[in-house]
Amino acid sequence: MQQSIQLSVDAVVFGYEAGNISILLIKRKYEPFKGKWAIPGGFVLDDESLEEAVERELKEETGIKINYLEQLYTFGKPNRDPRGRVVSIAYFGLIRPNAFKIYASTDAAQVQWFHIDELPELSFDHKEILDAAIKRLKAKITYEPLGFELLDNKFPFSDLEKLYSTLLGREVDRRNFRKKIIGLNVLDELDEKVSKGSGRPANLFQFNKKRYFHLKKEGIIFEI
Amino acid sequence: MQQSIQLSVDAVVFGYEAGNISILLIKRKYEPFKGKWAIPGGFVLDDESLEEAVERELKEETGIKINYLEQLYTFGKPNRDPRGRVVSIAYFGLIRPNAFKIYASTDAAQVQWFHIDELPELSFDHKEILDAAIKRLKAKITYEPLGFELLDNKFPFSDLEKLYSTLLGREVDRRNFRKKIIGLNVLDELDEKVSKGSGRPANLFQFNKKRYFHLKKEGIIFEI
DNA sequence: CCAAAAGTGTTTCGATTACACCCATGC
DNA sequence: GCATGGGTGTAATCGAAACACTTTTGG
Repeated sequence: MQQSIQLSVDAVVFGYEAGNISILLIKRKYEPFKGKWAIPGGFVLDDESLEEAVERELKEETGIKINYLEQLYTFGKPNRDPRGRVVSIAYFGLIRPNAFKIYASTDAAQVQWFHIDELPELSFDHKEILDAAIKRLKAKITYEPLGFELLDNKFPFSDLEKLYSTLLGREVDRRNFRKKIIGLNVLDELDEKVSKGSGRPANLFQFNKKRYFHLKKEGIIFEI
Repeated sequence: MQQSIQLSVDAVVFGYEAGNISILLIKRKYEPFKGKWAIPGGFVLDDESLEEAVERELKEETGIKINYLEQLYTFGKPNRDPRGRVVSIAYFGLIRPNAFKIYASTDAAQVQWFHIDELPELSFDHKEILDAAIKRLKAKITYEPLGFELLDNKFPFSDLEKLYSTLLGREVDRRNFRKKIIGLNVLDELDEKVSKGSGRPANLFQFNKKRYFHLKKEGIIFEI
């Protein structure tokens, strides 16, 4: 049994900021698809775990270190890579774009956030991977609390609300949403206010980590 | 970039019959773990897709051809296989145990259905894979219609009900369950009855394939 | 006629939805 | 004082849950 299959990992990284969902892409420095945009990723080394591989590649290619990464799906069609048989394990991650400075390095000629509705043409079968990731992300918010990974440590309630309405692609009722979230008991209200220039200043909240991760594990069903 | 990682696929196959959930295991013919039980699976060939690989291995090792297979998760810890670095893509499948005759062949010394509560010790990290599969199966029935793959073509309503109560591990209200399922419009009622020896004979139903797969794709939320 | 499983409706309860006005601040 | 975003409660509606008796057959 001698195989010549190579193994890679790829990461779809979602960022959220001020009502915009974006995705982190790199411009490829080498063939194949030189000069084209792609999801960050690369080959797995013999002695590292898959998670270590994604984290390393992300760091190398884009400069970010991500806190939330989840395995998405494994793509393995025989001809998905022109270099030969490459099977790729795709991950998806969430991050606050402003939490890290992105910079191109090995393998990447350039790194850039793209708005989810303005994506360039992608290399390999990365469009397919990305579509799967978007689908998963949208499904996730209906059965898990989400936000900790995407919002600042302290945030006004309206940020969370806008995050959800953006991800859901529709308006949410402000009062009902607040009731629901407060009822989940994942937020701690702080004795701090913030003003956005005009209007009444908002109370700041932060996620109660313990309760948050507990709920994630339980897989709370949670309709907005 | 020269890797020496090998790629395999494994399949957790669930069977259901008369109120019992069982899992298909093989007894390994060769080292490592010779003589121990394991999930069927094996190495991916260079020119076949991952799905083709699982189907082939299942056929070779157990004799079954499965209609419903879904990718579960990819396991890739560096030391999960004593032979070296092997990354395995796990699938899970559903089947009616009586639909196929199982028989051992290549790589397998024996093939057997095990009741889900009476599993033997397993090789490699297969216990972990199995646990993930069980978790997924139990989650699935709450957001997808399920049953087509596990029940006979024609079945009395009580079979579906028993399937659900078994998978959920609790009683379901007969009237409410029936209302719910009928409301989904996935069943066609036949003009045929079947008697189970005693009691009133039951009407037979069958799944309306078109509607069933439509609902699956939509990902209906469906609380029992 | 008795045992055994199938079939069937209504009421109760809780959760989701819809909806509008006052509050605190900056300019 | 006015423009801007923040904060709050109640009534109506819908879906889920609870619940028990009648029907059909075999023995």
